[in-house]
Amino acid sequence: MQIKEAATHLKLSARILRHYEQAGLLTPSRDANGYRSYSPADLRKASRIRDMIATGFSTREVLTMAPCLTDEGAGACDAGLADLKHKLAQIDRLIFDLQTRRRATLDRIESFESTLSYRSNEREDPGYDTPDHPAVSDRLSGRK
Amino acid sequence: MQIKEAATHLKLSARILRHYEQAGLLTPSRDANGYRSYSPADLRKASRIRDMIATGFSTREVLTMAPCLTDEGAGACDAGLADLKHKLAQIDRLIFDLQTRRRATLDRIESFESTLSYRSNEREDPGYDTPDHPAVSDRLSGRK
DNA sequence: TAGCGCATTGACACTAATGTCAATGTCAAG
DNA sequence: CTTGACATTGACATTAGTGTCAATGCGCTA
Repeated sequence: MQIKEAATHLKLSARILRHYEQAGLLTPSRDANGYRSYSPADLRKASRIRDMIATGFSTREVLTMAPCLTDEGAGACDAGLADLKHKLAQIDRLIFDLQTRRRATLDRIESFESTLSYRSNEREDPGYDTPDHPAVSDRLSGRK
Repeated sequence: MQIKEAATHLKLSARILRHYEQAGLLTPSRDANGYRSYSPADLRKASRIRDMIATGFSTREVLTMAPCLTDEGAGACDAGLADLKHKLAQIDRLIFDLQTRRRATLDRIESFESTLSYRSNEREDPGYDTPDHPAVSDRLSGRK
């Protein structure tokens, strides 16, 4: 599949796909005429990369874990057991990080929703300057 | 509280705090000498802003939901809520995906180890399912 | 064969997020 | 009063992510 079709499928620009490739994140094969050829696996990997970027990771960060983003998991299985374990640790860190963000996001959504619900019978400003939800902000500021 | 202390507390630079302010996200009061004075509420809001930025939102996006980020949470939070939920979905996708791949990697490590020496059993992971992952791939490739 | 659409590379541009530096003001302590 | 830490604003630099344009090649189809 050529770049435009791939881009359309992924809902991102061809420019971005080339950018990912230039950053070493993605390596679609080339066919005879030199055109990039995206396999379904490439598409899936690109999708993951896109998600990583959209979630605030830099291409550099994504690059360090790029092998883990392939379908096969820790890609270079032939590279040795030590490598595999190292990559596994990377994946674990990544998941931990994402879960932290996920929890923060969930908390924020919850606080939004509760705010909305008690705002529905708004009448007058309560006016307290006391911490509204200290637990949330504490947890947020303390982690990263 | 002056900017440096606030920055230290939040674990970000004073530059960033001024940047947030310039972007209209944060409006600490000023005292007589013109120095910014950060209230506890300002700190909490800054913390939320920092999390939003770190999760891939731009200051512009954050600006549209800035009112929702205050302790009082006044204003039209609906748009922000939708954005957050979208981001959460992305994160959930990634985590799910990575976890599947993590399990596959664990399995591969285990089989590698048992091939090398039938004596190694240092892992504690309960037997998961699906060493392969067609469902995941399908879901991802079909996704927006 | 001409034309159209898509591909390639490379250059330039713009914005956002940050860092850093400069020139200068404020203030507390020695 | 001088010094040192911290504040202010503003300018400039850097890096990342993207867009866009130019020059050129490939391939299908009228």
